[in-house]
Amino acid sequence: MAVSRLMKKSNSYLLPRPRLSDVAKAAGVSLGAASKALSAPDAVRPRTLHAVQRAVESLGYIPSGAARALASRSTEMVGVVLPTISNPVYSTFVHELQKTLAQDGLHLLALAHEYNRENEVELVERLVRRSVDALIMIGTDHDDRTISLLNKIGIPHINCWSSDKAPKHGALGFNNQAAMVKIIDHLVRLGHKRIAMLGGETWNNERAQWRLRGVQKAAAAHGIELVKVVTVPLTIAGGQIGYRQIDPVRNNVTALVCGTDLQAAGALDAARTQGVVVPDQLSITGFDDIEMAALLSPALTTIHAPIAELAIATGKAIIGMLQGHGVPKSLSLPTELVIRQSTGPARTKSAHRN
Amino acid sequence: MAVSRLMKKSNSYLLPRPRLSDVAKAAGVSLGAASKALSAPDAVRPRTLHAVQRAVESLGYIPSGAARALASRSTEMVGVVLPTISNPVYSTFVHELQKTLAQDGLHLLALAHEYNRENEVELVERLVRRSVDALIMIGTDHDDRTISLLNKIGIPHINCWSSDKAPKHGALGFNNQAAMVKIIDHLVRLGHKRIAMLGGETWNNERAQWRLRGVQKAAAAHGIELVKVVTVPLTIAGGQIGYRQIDPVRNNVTALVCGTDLQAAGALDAARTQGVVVPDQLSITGFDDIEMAALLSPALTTIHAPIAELAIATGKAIIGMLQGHGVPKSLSLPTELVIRQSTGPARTKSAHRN
DNA sequence: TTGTAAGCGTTATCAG
DNA sequence: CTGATAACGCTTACAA
Repeated sequence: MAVSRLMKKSNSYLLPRPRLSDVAKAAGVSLGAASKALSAPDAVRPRTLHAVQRAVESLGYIPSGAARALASRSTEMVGVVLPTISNPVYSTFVHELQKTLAQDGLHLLALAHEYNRENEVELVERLVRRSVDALIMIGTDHDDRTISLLNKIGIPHINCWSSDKAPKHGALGFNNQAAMVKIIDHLVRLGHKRIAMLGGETWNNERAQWRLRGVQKAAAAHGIELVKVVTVPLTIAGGQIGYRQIDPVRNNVTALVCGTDLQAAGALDAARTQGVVVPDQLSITGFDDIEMAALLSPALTTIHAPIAELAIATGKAIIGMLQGHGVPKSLSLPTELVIRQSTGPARTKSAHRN
Repeated sequence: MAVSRLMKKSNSYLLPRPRLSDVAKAAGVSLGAASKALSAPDAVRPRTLHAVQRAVESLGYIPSGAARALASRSTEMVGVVLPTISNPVYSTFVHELQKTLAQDGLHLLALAHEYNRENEVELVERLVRRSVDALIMIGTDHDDRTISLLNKIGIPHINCWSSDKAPKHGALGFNNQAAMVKIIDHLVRLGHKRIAMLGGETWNNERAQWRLRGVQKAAAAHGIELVKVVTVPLTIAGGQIGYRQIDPVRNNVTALVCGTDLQAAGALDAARTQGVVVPDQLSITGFDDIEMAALLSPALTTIHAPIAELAIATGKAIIGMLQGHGVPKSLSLPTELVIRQSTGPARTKSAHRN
């Protein structure tokens, strides 16, 4: 018999953690009864319930998630693989998602692939290893290995963010292309014809792809060809670099469309550094409408992406799937053009020095 | 005997996930050998190793984290309970921490208590339930229930952020009070005498406490009494609200010291809204030096908190504890005053309307 | 309702 | 180095 569970580790002072069987013993009931008392309080006699509760109390019993997970094959954890947590747009998403899932007792395990496809494949596999109950991924473009793994395992999963050309089911997001069309229309309305795009890497990132496509398509619709398109990291630093690559003044660009607010913030900073006045000399637009966008000066004209709503919808969809509701219908949330101070009328040619 | 593991769920198409025993069978070795081949490849014959690897490959075997956790009593997860993930200072921390832990195959489970003490108690318990291998908490001020739980369970844990009056071991951070002294000294050097503080709730938050204390102490050292101290949420909105409460113009305040960059950003915005020119009419300072601080205009004078270094040090400390190195000695990382454009000479009395 | 006992899929122990 | 076999701590039929 198990004479002593003591001092297994060198932690000689530590008493072993009480197990459910200890609780059962202390309460004078069976293991099964104790288990039920905790998971389904209504399914046991009040007397049993109280005895168990008292025992839990006095022993300071804390269930073992690992054992529970193994036996019940549910970890009550959902995983999310996202590009990065450094972009406020994703930390907002995580924040809201976490709140939504918590309402159903679910924890969120967030992993960032930092825009690296191999990483994403690896992280999804790690989450599967971890036996997360469900999985959330950003974007609709994933590696075949990931797709087939998910299908093989049969784990509920949802794709978030883009609704551009998304499948009928399991994708929640917004239309990136349509949003960018709003931006271009706005700029054209202001008289801009010399427009450049500062966007993110499109390989393996359909959000960036659709945003670029939206810009190109809308520009073409107005008979405009983009002066330049540069691809830089989706960060503030990326925006700064991209600005220099585009060199709006030399290239007579009057409007700079950025792929994200972060890039726009970087571009704005680079413009200021070079003494270029926004929006008088150059209009700059962002995408996402992170909190910071409104605080920059000039405040950023941008697309408001419905991140909080998306997170909540995603959380609910996941909860639904976990309850056996099947893959939800895809959903496209509305975006909105937010006009602030970083865009203005195109400067007239005469105002252009050089 | 186990005739069929098929179709347990209604997912009739799904084959059951292969177990390690399946791998062992396919490889023609014992369960134990297969286990060892995966966890200690060097401890088995190459022949065995290859057979196992091939079987893993062909079956698409993915280990069950739950089972592994139960048997090995290690989840390879570390938990962190932090105030919120909405403040970039914490998302940066999480980001770096995650990277550091990932190097040792550890995953991070981050939970936010949103500055609520009860939540913190609850979240720590949840992480213990989850059997995280180690725990990280922000700050040094925690509920007794949390402390005693942690001690009872004997789980490795570390307190991050403050090194003000921290215990000799297990606390990594920086000195909040000393940092604020630098701010006040800077302002006094600029001739400011009418200083107000816009800080965070100090109850249950020793960072805010020490920051306030630093301001008060340094001011007193210069023979100055704070014009006003307001307590508001540690957010942009909090800064906006606090600004109005302080009403610098009416109260003839020339310098506004904020508890965080986020608050400072809000204050800056409120000042602009009211037509108050920073720093000509009013100096504003932040704390943290989040990326955004340098992009605001005027760019924020602030304290650079060594968040990335802190995260890395924390990660390494955790890894060390998990390797049995014991509780690390407490560490105080240096902060730095970053002077930008939001602070300037105190305006002379004559310049003060009213 | 409650008790019994059979898993859950690994790791760990200990002979061979 | 390998192979049985016993944990790991809980859930969950199934029987009582």
